[in-house]
Amino acid sequence: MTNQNNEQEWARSAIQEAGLRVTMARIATLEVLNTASMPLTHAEVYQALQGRGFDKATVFRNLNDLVSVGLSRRSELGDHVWRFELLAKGEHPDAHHPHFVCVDCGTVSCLHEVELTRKSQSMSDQIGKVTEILLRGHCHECA
Amino acid sequence: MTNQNNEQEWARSAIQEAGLRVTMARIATLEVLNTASMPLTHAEVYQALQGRGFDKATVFRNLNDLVSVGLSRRSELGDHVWRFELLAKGEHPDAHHPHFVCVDCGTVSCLHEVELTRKSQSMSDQIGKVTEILLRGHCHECA
DNA sequence: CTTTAAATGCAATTTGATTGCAATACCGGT
DNA sequence: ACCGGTATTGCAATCAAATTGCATTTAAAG
Repeated sequence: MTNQNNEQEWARSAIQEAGLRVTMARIATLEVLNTASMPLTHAEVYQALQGRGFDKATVFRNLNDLVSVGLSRRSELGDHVWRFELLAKGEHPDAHHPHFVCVDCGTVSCLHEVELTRKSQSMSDQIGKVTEILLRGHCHECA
Repeated sequence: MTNQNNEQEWARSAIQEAGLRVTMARIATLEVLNTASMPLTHAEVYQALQGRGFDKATVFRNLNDLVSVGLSRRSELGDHVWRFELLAKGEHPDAHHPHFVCVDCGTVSCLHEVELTRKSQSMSDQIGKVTEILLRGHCHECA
């Protein structure tokens, strides 16, 4: 109970500080993203809000709004679906942490600790500036 | 003239060797990809074939066919549009080596030596079996 | 030349995403 | 606590990339 209130209060102020109007739909959307442990598609967020009566266009717009004020990141992991992920406070929108995408079930996992070897970093630096690391494969569920 | 004939002849045999039927649409599609200096969208390929009378569904199907027989690679830069690029002869589509994709020009570079740290490998192993490593960013040409 | 499976053209459809607009809700000022 | 202007919402319509169903055509094996 207190927990919920805290979370809602956090969402309220996050939205307000970002310069957006505090609405039910925005609070709810932000809470869904906050609870998730992985990037969510619009469909998944909408699904999680079923019963609350929000329109899907509203959810779309709010997700994009959260992105444009820097609270969330929108990324595309190779399956033509946008995924939305809360940004940690102060986290740079372009500095993606690595993700793992299961090519069978489509599940996405965040890999905060994964990085390239030193040598690999300098090799890739010769090609360009890496902004995103994406691993694909078969997750244990599907394998 | 001889040049054109050579190229067409090359396309014919490439298609045939791949196990597909040799059709006008496929030859033309393959030639467009071969001439391009960067990955092309379906729209761009279709555009380049204007006047030849091919249907856009046919172009779509052929692009995907070329991908599925390993003549071409299909990639996604983050703008929800597939891009198609000819594979160098012998280049393996299943990418056993990491790739770098420039999100600006779409060019794909092979990074044979790049690998993850040991720790990262074991971390990702906990999630699943990694079959592909993809780095995205801005190449030096575009930066 | 005949046969037959593959490929094509055309239209319709799917799906994720976006937009126009009237109605509504937020929020700063009174 | 109330008001007014504007941001936001709901709803339906729309868009664009991609895909599909099906009758017709065509490649290529025999």
